[in-house]
Amino acid sequence: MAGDEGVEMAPDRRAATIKDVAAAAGVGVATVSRVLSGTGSVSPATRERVQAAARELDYRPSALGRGLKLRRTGSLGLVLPDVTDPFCAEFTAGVLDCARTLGEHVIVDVSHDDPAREAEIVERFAGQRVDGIIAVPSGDAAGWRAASAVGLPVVFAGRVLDDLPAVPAVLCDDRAGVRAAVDYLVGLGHRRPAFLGGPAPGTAVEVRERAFRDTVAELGAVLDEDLVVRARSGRDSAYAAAAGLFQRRPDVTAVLAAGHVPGEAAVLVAREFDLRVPADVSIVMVDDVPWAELCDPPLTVVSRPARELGYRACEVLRRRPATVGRTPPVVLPAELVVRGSCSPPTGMPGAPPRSSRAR
Amino acid sequence: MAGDEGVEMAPDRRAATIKDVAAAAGVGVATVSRVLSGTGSVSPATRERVQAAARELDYRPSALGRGLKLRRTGSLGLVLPDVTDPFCAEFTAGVLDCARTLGEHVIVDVSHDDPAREAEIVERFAGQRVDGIIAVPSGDAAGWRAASAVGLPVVFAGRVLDDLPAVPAVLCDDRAGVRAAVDYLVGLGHRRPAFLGGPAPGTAVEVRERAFRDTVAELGAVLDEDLVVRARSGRDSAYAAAAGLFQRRPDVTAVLAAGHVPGEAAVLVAREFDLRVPADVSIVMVDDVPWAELCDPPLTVVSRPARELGYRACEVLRRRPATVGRTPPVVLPAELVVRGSCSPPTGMPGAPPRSSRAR
DNA sequence: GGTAGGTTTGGAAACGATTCCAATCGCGAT
DNA sequence: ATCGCGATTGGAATCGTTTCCAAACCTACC
Repeated sequence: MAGDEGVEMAPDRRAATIKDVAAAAGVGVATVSRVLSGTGSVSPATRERVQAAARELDYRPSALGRGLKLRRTGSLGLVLPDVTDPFCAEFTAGVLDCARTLGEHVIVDVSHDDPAREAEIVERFAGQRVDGIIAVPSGDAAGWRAASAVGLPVVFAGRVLDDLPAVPAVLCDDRAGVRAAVDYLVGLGHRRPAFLGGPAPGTAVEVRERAFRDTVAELGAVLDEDLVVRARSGRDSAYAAAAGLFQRRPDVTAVLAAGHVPGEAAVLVAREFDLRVPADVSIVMVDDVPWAELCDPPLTVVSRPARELGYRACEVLRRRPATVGRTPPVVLPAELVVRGSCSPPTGMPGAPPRSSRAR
Repeated sequence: MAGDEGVEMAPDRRAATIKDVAAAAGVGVATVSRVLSGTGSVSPATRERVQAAARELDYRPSALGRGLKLRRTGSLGLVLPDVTDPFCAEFTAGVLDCARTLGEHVIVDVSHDDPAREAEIVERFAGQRVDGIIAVPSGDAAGWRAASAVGLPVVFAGRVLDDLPAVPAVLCDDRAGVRAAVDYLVGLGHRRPAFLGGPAPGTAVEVRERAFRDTVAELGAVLDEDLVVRARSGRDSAYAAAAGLFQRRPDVTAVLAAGHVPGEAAVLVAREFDLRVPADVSIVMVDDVPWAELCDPPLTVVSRPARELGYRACEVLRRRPATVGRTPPVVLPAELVVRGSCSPPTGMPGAPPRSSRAR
């Protein structure tokens, strides 16, 4: 047995409690608590003895006992449509960053955009007595009633639920982002831009579609209903929608993809149809993802500050107790990142030959 | 105030406790507990009354009280180098999937590959009394001592720590994956394959480098020390390493990138140097990521079953209590996914013209 | 009608922390 | 010598569960 010491050293012995430390130091539990939490006054000699005992016993206060008494757990819940989605992952990183500075843990769970599942998660979080919930919501308002029962602070991110206007939110100015993209496309000379909607964790798709329609109208370009298509959810659906669009209307010169899933579909389908980007068709995608820069040509995108969104959501959650009544949502800007996937339509002056590309 | 009901409905009223339910139903707390947990025998009439009272009061058992008594929290900790990394994200999804079936929550935190930070996280998890920890470890063994103090089950994934051989692990057969890739490259006729090492969450980089060296030697190809380069960490370092390689040795015909970060660097640098893939240089990358398929040409990769790795890690954690002594690691296969980024070197028979590509 | 045996039931003791409150201890001032 | 006051200290209550254990109750059988 000697020499076989690893992480499994002592799987049986129970962890030391505050009582053990008190006994070892020859003081009362109250004193130990005072020393370890730094509150109240303790004589230097006693403090030293307690600290030594705690170190000796490898004492680690139980968050359970502490949480029970203090009525707060020091943990918060994060509800996401999908951890695997780059936007959500980046968002999570932001939440984690901020939570760390606050000394909170983060319990993560995924809803897969299913309201029932989201409700179940909220229910579980409530049972766990998390100090608050941050969510990229998918669901109907009903699922969030559970949060109110325990008076749980909630912050929504990316999207809001229309039936719950009172919930504080951290949003991205998607409207402005889409507007900039359409503006750019129309400015290049595309009179009939197409819109490829689809699953987009982190925003209501309708917002983008509406922004698209409004901007196209405003700029005096033509809004061709045949050119705005929507995919349900999933890669395949987006691919099918894109394929349908390109097949039905071989004359499209520019498409705005409402998320990275439809964006990916657009790139793939364009290649499938042997359309050159941007010579034959220009593509702009909402959401910056690592591969956008690796594409050939690199994709022009509308970038959302996902990480910052997460950080801010967490900050709002902390400050929430102070604010009464409804807080105006925090809105962060989206940015148009011009790379190489757009050019004037064929036949227009300035259309570049195939080889030219940004970067 | 009327009509202003949202999630913030009752921020003040304290959540109902088991005592409230007992009082409302006119029974003792023990009976309520029995009804709600389904254990013991209760008369149908009583059961009904208790359930009604619980529903009425919107009672939700506190995980704190329950955890304290039961000495288990129903939550497990997940330590990752980086949530943002596609491998880690996919791995997390697998853990979440499995945890859900087990009814456990997952507390996530990121180490950024910093042993000190990792140790701190483990320390915090131990304080939280998680039921177990799953980790893609970065650190030295010292950080994991804390886990032993509370007899915390730990499962390592992707990598193992040499000093802690007793910790159960779920691994991917990286060696075989790299071997397959080198085999493929050499089979195509590349006599001097290059190796581009770099940060690769989820594996020890040395494993891949060693596997590369061994395989090259075995196959009778030539191992040119000048062609194996390593990057520290971060995109920039990988980019610099790749640029250095291509600049120093314009004669490279094939490179194996040891992860998606060096892989990205290789693609970018190749484009920068106006090298055509695969005509001028063939590229294989370890780790499949969404953009690999979107590249032009689509990248040939060694794919690791990240999601399954996560699922299995979680399973192993649950089963751990049963097993005594050291468990042999679970090893999952890596798979070579041939796409369009490799071809015989120029001048070899069968080298395809520029336009040909897979899919 | 009494009792054995089973089913329901509720009180109370943990679980591990924090914190109020009263008690003890010095010690200088009256 | 006694009082008062501030600094230390520890006991005990509390947080919300689960579960042991004993009491109460019911039924059926002798």
